[in-house]
Amino acid sequence: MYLDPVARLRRFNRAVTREVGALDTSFLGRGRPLGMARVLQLVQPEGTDLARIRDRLELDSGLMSRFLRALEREGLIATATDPADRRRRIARLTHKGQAEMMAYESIGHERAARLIARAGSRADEVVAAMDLIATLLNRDQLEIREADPDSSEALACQQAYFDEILARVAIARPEYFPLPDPGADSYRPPQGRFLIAWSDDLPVGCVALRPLDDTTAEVKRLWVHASARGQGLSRRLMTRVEAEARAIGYRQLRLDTNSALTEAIALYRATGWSDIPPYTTPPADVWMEKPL
Amino acid sequence: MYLDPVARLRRFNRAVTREVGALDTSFLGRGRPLGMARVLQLVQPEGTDLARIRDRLELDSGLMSRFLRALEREGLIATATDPADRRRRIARLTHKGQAEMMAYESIGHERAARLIARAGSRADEVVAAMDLIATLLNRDQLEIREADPDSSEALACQQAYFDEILARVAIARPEYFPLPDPGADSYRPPQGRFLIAWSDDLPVGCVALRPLDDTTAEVKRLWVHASARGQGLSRRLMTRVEAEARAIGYRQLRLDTNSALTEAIALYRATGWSDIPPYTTPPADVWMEKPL
DNA sequence: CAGAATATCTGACTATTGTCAGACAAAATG
DNA sequence: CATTTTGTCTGACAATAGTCAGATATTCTG
Repeated sequence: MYLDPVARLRRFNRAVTREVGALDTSFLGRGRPLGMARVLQLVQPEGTDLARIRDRLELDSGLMSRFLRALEREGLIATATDPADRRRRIARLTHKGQAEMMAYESIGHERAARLIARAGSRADEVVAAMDLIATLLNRDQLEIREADPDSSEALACQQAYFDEILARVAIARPEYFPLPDPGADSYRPPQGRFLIAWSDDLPVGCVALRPLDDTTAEVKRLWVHASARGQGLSRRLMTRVEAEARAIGYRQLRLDTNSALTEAIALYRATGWSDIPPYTTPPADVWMEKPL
Repeated sequence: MYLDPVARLRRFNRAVTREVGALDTSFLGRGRPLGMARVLQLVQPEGTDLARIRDRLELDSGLMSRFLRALEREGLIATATDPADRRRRIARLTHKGQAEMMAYESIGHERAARLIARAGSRADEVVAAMDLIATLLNRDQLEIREADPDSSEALACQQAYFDEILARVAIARPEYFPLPDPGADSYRPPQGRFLIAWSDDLPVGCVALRPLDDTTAEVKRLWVHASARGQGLSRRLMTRVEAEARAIGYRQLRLDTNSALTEAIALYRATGWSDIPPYTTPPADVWMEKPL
């Protein structure tokens, strides 16, 4: 198409600016200036580090401080010093603040639902497109954190992993893959791990580690969301899980996989894994090991 | 995935707000407040109606007026009363203003290029995702306008049309489809038409009309950009081209197409077209007619 | 043509956002 | 343990954005 990609990004920007502007003004509809509303939206009920909020909004510390005082005066948030580092402060939502947030949520929710409804039969495609763009824009903020293997996010990641496997590997008996995973307990500390990669509040990748014996652990459930592929996230997840394994004290890692998952296997080979004899049953048909 | 579409749209919004904000501040980099920069960007060299700018920016008339005067003092724009309605005023860019606009353009251009480069191997996919979203958001602003069949936009639309046909229809000899189209002259007024559907500055669809005899015209080149499908644009284009044909004075329309293009054929059948005997050669294998 | 409506402008304010220098306390560093 | 760095807060300003009530000229409407 004659219109170059840059021109198209700028068209995208124009379209989205209008939409975002409309959303902003609807927040103003709750009688609070935008700056304050934005801060409020980043304060979690359990408490959020102030520096984190400032970072994300790129706010001046003075301005931020005033917003917080104002929100405090309104009784929406409460602040306390972080016991771990008493220079830092943590803000958390009060009950009243949570109610206010719900009101904001429902304003945004309604608008968002309308927009998605407008996409009609292509709604899925539109949501996937938004995921792709948001993941790209958030790329620098991507964070890998430990998670409870039974949390809804972890289960969702594993479900996505299974769906992916089923789509790509011809499996005689899909019931090989139950969920929740019966071995999930072994993904817990101290001997196991379940790591999730977050892009904002969307889980875009995971990997699990479970003990085989005192010196050997197994890597399981390496998965990356479609929107985050091609950006080195698998590698980051593997690097991280290997570091965790080393820290726990394992001496080597193993994994089993299927030959249909070519990119994953290429990654393993490129990062020091080597083939070993079978140690599990189908649908696995590739087995690998890596010394730590 | 456990995160519902609405939550994902909001994540998208957060990501994009930051990006748009960054773009805004880069405009500030030229030492002009955002409001003024935004007004300046909407002033066209040939002149733009003030009300139009105010509408798009949803600005208070007082504020707007002050921005204009400041821009005038800087020598970037000049205003004059509209001869057609002397209450209205028209602002146009001076030479200095055009230079300034170019500087803004290049700032935006550079940022945009960097962002797309970041997408790496998935750049095409990201651009397609942006097209999809922008087209959805701009849907209400979609405009069908007549175009010169030799303009670069018209040629691009036709190229896209051929690419689409080649991808979907098994054609023995692709050289059946030359570009520029040898019959292009017949798409010109007074007897022919070439219509383009615009979403902002991206052509997202086209259709052509050419004379067969005094009372019969042929519809050609019906094409809709991937980002705009599923939203009834083909129907709008057909309705419009039929109206044009009626206005020119034709009594019936014809078209040829290929049976692989099922959606198009379904649309024709649903809107009063009926099958007729062949009047052209392969790759066409469906021929239709509609009385006006 | 009188009165209503429209488009812009001006002046007087208010609200919001951004900036900067310094104060203070708590880590971090050597 | 002195020094530096970090995170937050306050005060004093300044810039930017938004609001509102007329003023004025023009066009529209009946």
